[in-house]
Amino acid sequence: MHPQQLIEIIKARRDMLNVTQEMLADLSGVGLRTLKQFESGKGNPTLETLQKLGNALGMELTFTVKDVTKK
Amino acid sequence: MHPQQLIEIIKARRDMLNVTQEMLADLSGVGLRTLKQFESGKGNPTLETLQKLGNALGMELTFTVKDVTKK
DNA sequence: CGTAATAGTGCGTTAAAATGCACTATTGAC
DNA sequence: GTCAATAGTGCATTTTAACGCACTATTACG
Repeated sequence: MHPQQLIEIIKARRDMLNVTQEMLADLSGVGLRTLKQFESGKGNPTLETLQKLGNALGMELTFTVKDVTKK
Repeated sequence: MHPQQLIEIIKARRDMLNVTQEMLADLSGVGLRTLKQFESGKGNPTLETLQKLGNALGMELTFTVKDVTKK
């Protein structure tokens, strides 16, 4: 998953839940400025930030071995 | 996936591939100090760091909606 | 035991993430 | 078009990730 995909997934999830950046910032405990920066593609968030956002959005970060059987 | 699990998964993968911290640092482009810090549970790595490690280990970071059907 | 390889830590520096505030840009409803 | 809600940006500050170096701790093997 490339960084840009990650952003799109999070934005899509946020939109689906009808949550604004401001609401998500409050819910997740991530600063609004940080969230704005991240969603606009400027950021390199820390694991902690990603997990906070995940918690608020009902999403989960996973780290798995790449499937090399599919091409 | 909690931070500690993430660490364990990465260490396990590294051990399975018989790669030392030093080798992984070189292969991934992540500083050795950074990797040591992370694996010893002291860190809060950035997305970029995690992706570098993932690339070197043949692993992938994903962000998905939590499955709430399972308990 | 010694010793070699590997992992973890203390200390310091540099670069950048996280943050708030104020502002501008965009979008959508009317 | 106006106006309101939301998103994005510029600037500054504080915190901390990333990093190297040197050291200590641990582990494995003879």
